[in-house]
Amino acid sequence: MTDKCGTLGSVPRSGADARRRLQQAALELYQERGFDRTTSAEIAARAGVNERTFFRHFPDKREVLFDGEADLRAALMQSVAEAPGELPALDALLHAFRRAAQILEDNRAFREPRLRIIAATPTLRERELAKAAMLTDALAEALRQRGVADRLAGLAAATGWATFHHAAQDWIDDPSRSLEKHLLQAFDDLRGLAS
Amino acid sequence: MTDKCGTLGSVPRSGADARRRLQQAALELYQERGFDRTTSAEIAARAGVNERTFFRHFPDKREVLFDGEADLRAALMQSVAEAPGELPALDALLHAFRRAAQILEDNRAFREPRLRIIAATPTLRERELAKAAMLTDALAEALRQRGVADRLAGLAAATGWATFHHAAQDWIDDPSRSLEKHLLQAFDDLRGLAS
DNA sequence: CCGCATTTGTCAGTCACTGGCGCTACGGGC
DNA sequence: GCCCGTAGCGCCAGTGACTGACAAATGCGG
Repeated sequence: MTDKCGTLGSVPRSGADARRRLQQAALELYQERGFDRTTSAEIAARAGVNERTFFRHFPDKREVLFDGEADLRAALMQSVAEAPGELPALDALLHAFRRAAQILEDNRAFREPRLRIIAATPTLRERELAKAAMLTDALAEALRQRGVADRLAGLAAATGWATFHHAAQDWIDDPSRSLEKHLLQAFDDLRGLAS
Repeated sequence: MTDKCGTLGSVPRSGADARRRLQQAALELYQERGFDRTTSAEIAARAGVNERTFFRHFPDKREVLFDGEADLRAALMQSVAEAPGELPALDALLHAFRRAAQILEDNRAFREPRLRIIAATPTLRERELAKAAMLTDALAEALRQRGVADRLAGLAAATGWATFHHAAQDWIDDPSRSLEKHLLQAFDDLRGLAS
């Protein structure tokens, strides 16, 4: 019934490949019709697989857009761990965020359509916030492993992430300056606020 | 077919009353069976109304638990506006949070079961994060109306809220000290981090 | 060539949520 | 007392996200 081999010929059905096609199809459809006007069946159809397969690769419709987040988290945690030994908490975070900024700037074109879709869809913003919360938890844990006092780690991670996020927002609104510039300014602003 | 007037007799069907019964029923069922093991039909049945009525009062299953949030937001914004004139941004926020802390401490028993349910349910945590994001946006706006620089308002609101939330978390873990104590300590910690 | 594991297709089912329609109870104007 | 507009509700039918179970296919080592 489905054009399993009809449209694309004998595609390498390696599993990871279907996953990529599903991500691509979802991204396209979310752009064309908007998130809530595209059904999971449509995504699966464009990817050339069954609807059920979609939910085997992703737990729900939203998660398709949040796939690289685990990598970002890992990179951030590693950067925090590798930060110069006696740097205080916020500086260690800034060190990690500068690395993350590099990554974000490199594949900006790649992430931009995704950001627009998320920004336009409340339910996707919710999911994004949840991912951010998981990320700050991970950052707090990384700070603790650095020796940051248990009580301070969570607070430092939360405020640090808020500052990073704020910088990223500024960068989106004004891409003429680099993310790193925005980041440094945001951390300066933070210290100014708390003085 | 339904026991519309059968079980409870001629209840005052004033609309706002059905809403309260729905909230109560949902809270009970979420406690008894957990959020995802209770259906909207069950909530409606216990409240003595039709399932459709549930969705007339609340846009979705989660929102039942987040009803007072608008009040909290209004109270916070008013407190920020009423804060002594030349207080810097973070201090104005602290002023508002101390008022909010009073409110939270007063109906702690009222909110505690709700917190447990939310903490135990990922999808409810997502919604809570979304509400918090709306709240920080409102705080940023309140700060701007106070004359806080446009660029700083968002950052101050985000870090301030993170600090408040952190204090509230500490308070839940250690209720022997007052929320206000935790709040003051958290803001001290924040200034310590940024020094 | 044969099991064996992984991936997928198919089907049936649950449940959140929506639109539409008709009923009914209530409050105000006459 | 009567009419009428409105608001809240019950009811029904429908869409769409997601799940569990089972069978078919695909590819790989023996």
